[in-house]
Amino acid sequence: MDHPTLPSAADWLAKAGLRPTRQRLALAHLLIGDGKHRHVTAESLFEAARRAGDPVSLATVYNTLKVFSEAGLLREITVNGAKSYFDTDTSNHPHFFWEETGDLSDAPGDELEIARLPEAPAGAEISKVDVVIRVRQKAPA
Amino acid sequence: MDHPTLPSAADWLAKAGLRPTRQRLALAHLLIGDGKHRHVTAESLFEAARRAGDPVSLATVYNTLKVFSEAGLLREITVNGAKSYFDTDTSNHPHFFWEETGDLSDAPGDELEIARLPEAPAGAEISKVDVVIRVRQKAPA
DNA sequence: TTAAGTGCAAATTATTTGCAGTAAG
DNA sequence: CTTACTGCAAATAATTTGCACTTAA
Repeated sequence: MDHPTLPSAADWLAKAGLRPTRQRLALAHLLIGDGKHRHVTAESLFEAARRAGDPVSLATVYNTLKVFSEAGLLREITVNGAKSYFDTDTSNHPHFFWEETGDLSDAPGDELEIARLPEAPAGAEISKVDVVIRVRQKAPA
Repeated sequence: MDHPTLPSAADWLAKAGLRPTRQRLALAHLLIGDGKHRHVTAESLFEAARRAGDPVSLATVYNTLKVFSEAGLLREITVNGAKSYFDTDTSNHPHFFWEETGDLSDAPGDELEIARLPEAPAGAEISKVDVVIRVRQKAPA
């Protein structure tokens, strides 16, 4: 069923040196199984696992997403005061945040061009730059 | 004590059409009293009010900050999963977020230059663009 | 065997809300 | 007067944690 050119969930974990437990393999498969990037929250991934018939506790989903992010497999994006999204695309790219629905989607990364960036203050270094473009439904005339 | 060229807390509320209650005046004064921009959280402003001897409940601080933001007097910035910051500088400018301490500070706005921005998807419009530059202490060699 | 991973339920943190009382227009 | 604002305490939402059990190495 897996396409040979796609990295398997096991490979994905292995390259980060993470133990391939049943739960992690299941979540990893849901995240990268089809090779397409996606944005999940702990809650949405928990739901997806439930629908797929993989029993995983919500706490483990939270822990696993954090572990994946720390290992560089995912990128955490915090948009709203409350929710964290995790993006399987770890490259530096901007996001659209839909104010009405709370959804997050990729913005075409090649259409953002930052000509100059402020320098990090002395003794500090830039870890990453988050660009969130908040959009809303255009009001009907 | 107030410098005549600084807008008073009362003026500041008036221009947004907000009722000048004792609590709002006190919080407004703490926010813009000296004409300098600042970043506060509900908790930090609550503490500042307490220290200044202005009795205000935490719930009112939360509500007031939200009202001020909706009225365009403040700009809300959500950085981490948990906390919201409110900035008295409502212009579009980037921020430094200190990963170790959770502090937020202004980054010089004139050193950020966005050459191109992705267009909003059809039917949508850009409400604002948040640029957060995450910085951390440089590791000592 | 043994340190890491998991699941549950309870704990935490940031924020919101219901509702009775208080004050601004 | 009358509607908005305030304060408290309880409610909520997202996330984390303590601890006994399970599993990968």
